[in-house]
Amino acid sequence: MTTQGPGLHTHVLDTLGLEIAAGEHRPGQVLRTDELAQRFDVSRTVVREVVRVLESMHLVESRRRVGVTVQPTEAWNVYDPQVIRWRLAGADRPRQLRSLTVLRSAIEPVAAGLAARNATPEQCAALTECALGMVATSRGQQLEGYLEHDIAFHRIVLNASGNEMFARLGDVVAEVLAGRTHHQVMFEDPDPAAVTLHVRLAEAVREGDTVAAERLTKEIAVGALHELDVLAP
Amino acid sequence: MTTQGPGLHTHVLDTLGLEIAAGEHRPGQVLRTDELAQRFDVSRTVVREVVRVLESMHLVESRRRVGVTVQPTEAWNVYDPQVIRWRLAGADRPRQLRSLTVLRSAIEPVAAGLAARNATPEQCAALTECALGMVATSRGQQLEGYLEHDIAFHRIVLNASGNEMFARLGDVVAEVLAGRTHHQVMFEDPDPAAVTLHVRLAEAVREGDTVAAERLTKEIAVGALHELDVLAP
DNA sequence: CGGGAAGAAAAAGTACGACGTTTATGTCAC
DNA sequence: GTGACATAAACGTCGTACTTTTTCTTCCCG
Repeated sequence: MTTQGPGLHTHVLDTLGLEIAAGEHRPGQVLRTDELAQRFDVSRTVVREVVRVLESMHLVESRRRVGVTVQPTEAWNVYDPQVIRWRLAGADRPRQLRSLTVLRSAIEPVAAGLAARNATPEQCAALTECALGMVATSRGQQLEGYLEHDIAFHRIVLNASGNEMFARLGDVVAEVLAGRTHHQVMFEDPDPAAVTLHVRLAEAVREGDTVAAERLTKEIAVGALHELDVLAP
Repeated sequence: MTTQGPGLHTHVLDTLGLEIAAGEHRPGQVLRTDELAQRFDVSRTVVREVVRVLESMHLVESRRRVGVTVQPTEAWNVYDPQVIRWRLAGADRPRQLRSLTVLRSAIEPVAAGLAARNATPEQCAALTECALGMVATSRGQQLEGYLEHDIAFHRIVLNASGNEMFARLGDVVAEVLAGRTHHQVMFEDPDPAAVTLHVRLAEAVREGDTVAAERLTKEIAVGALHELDVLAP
């Protein structure tokens, strides 16, 4: 899922970001603007704009007389959805997927607890609908449909929490779920236990049962982590 | 704490970012590159690079024939440390501080639990040292020294968790703690209970007691949230 | 009177070339 | 060997000209 929109800038940015995230340029390695301009057959102007963006993500640092230096992983803005997408597309997808899933396991239970307290009737209805959609698509090779409902479900919970930081994690969760579905066993139907947990979570939120919502979400997260342990190195 | 490094780009970026984060430009409002260039007395090149960076943070969107449109808050990359800094410097610091503190309360307990399992002896030592430093500076108007140790303490815990996403939240926590110290009652010594909790947390991590570490961190977070409720609207 | 097509205009996107500025590095004298 | 100085390599900034896309306007035809 590379952000493709016509435009030289977008193309160069995406290509370079992908390469750096994939580790094709070692930290400390220097790239020269002129060389990049030549390589992509674009003007230095375009390259400079790309470098500035990459720099704002701390993927590179540009210094005079030395060039554009690739930064070590620890410096990267790992919460930037763009960076996450690049990394998930690259070599260390498994590590990345695990990190993000642990993050989810920390945040989503708390978010669900808050959602049980704050969710509007509309959000509760949408949640139930998503849960039903998950049930409906949980058998018979409808993984794409299931994924869609799963993403929507978690997004609603995060939004309903009422906390902006949680809400904005919806994109990250979407990336994780999509990555999990698309790059692991596609031939198995989702875990029935997980489906049940989602249905019960929707109920708990509707009834305003914060502790149940938190506990159920924790169970979902544990299941997701376990799934990773089983299916990934 | 505006990121000042000589350089036109930095100056323009920081000024514009600050203004947008502060809501001085309503969502939907359009800025024209030429006008910005005139206003800051820089070339269009510089403005364009700034706009590209702002665009990567989803603070604005640039479209042909229409201009640079300010995006609504929901679109912003609220995890970008730069954006966080801008917002904390602006008008809705209280709301922002609360959001971030809730985020902390979700993540840090889990991170502390992991840290109890994974921390190296060096990290344990550093943690204890920070806790002692907090004790030493907890009385007698040494708020700056206390803050320093507090930040270092939490940073170590997050790093020791072994999870990259948690570790990279150290900067956010640092901003929150600094913001809290610098923009609320500066004339009071820190809560003695919090100091004790940090000392006991350092012990728990050293002894590998994951559940104690998690529980103690939760208590610290609850205290921080309560402090916000008392001192902020 | 309405609608659609052609045209004009506005603003960003791209390119290029020139010059300024910083700074790593090598050299020369002592 | 050490320090000052010169050099050059790379980014930083600028101005201008041209391209492309999008939107507004106008005008003609049904």
